[in-house]
Amino acid sequence: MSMQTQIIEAAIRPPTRKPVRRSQGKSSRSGDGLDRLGTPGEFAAYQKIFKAGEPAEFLYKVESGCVRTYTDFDGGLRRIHAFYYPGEYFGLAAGDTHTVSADPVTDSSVRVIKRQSLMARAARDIAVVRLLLDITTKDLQRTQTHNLLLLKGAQDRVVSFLLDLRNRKQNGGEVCLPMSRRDIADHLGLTIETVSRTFTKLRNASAISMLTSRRFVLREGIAAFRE
Amino acid sequence: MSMQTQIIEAAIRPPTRKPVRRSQGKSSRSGDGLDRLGTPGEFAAYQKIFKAGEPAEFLYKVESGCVRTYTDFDGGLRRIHAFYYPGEYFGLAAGDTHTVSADPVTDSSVRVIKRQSLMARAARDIAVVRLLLDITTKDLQRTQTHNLLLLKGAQDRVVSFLLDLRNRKQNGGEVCLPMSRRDIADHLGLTIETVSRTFTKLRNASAISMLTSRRFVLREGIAAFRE
DNA sequence: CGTACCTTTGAAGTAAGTCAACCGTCGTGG
DNA sequence: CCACGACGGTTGACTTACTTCAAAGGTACG
Repeated sequence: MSMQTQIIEAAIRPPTRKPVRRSQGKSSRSGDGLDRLGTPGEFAAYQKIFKAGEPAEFLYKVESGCVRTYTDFDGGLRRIHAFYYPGEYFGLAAGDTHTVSADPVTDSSVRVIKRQSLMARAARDIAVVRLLLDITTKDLQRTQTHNLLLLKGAQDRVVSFLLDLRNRKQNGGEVCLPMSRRDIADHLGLTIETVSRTFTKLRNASAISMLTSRRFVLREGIAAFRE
Repeated sequence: MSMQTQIIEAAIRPPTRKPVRRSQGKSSRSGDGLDRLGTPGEFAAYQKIFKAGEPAEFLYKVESGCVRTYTDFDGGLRRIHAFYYPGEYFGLAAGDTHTVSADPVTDSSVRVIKRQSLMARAARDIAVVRLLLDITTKDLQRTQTHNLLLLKGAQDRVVSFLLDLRNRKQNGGEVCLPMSRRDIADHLGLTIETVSRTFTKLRNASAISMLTSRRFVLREGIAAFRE
């Protein structure tokens, strides 16, 4: 009960900024039918959105920023399952309770949609059913792809990560990493040292340029650097 | 088109036995509501059920045997995403086309259910929606768990694999491996040599008994051998 | 301007991969 | 019936890629 309240408060009453309730224009990006649903909320970096074990009441959609889902282990070990960027959904990959935790790596706007109302909608609109399945399926396919990645070498993992980032965040020629080396390492199953060394190696091989430690330019032919 | 026909033929006309088409009664409340749906079929070991790139027309349910889903790479490399045992569903983890291939590791009975009819059903029965979501979600969670596994040591991977097998196939005290060492290795992201060595190490440590190379007994406390 | 955190770099250690040979089992055919 | 060959599994010696431990830049923020 209090747990639930906590979630709702976190969603409805963001602590960092006023919960500016923007008037919604019409479906801006994809027009997936859920654009006008739910409550917009602001989350500060690293402010928990939900934790593993909590009841899964909501579906979330990133409006701006970047959200990570992860599992904590004893010994301070943390594995990051996925990063979600604007336009992408998360929080549906659970039965009744969340199996992972979620928080943003930068200040983020996140739309919060009640699962209950989604199911009600799904009952009378087959398109919503399809959308829910699509969201889950997409997440599953990403997880499978990630799985394959974890079996490859360090350079392959890092390059694929950068390429994926470029494909999902259309930022022109430049790729900005919203997350730390630790986050990348925890996502790719490497150490921060190996990630750092791999970046250096890629730069020396002219596969990338590093404007700062968080802003890269990917050169043509970088895909060939997947071992 | 011919590809599609090929699938249907594989599904409807099993080569090993007669495709006995049982009359379909109404959905009985016996299990998950899909028990009586679809067409039963028999597949010989390694006979393709579907291949990556083919249109995803069906949902499948294992009745007996064991089915694997996998991705082939150039160079003869193969990664096995999952094994499915009796009572479990597969083939839904796709949009319009399959992203993985599937075939049985032993002769298997598989129930074949048209996705189209499932969606139709879902439109008038919210319980079916929930079931479809549950199937996909369960697959996703297994994939996530598997992901975490791939980041651990070899011994941990092998032990977790055995424990998972015991939990899913209630075979009494004994665990039978329907698949080869290569399949296990391709699933766990190891080499067959490492898998073999790990089994030997576990046997020497009295964590398991090996009746044959395919039939094990897990000792109490084997869970502690996860590093 | 200093402190704290993030990132990079270096040197040494280790787990798993690779290459190669051997063993056991099963099925076939002389 | 035994001999053979094929295949799956086991074991050994060596190599390699990544980790671990350690320390030194960079950068941002009070």
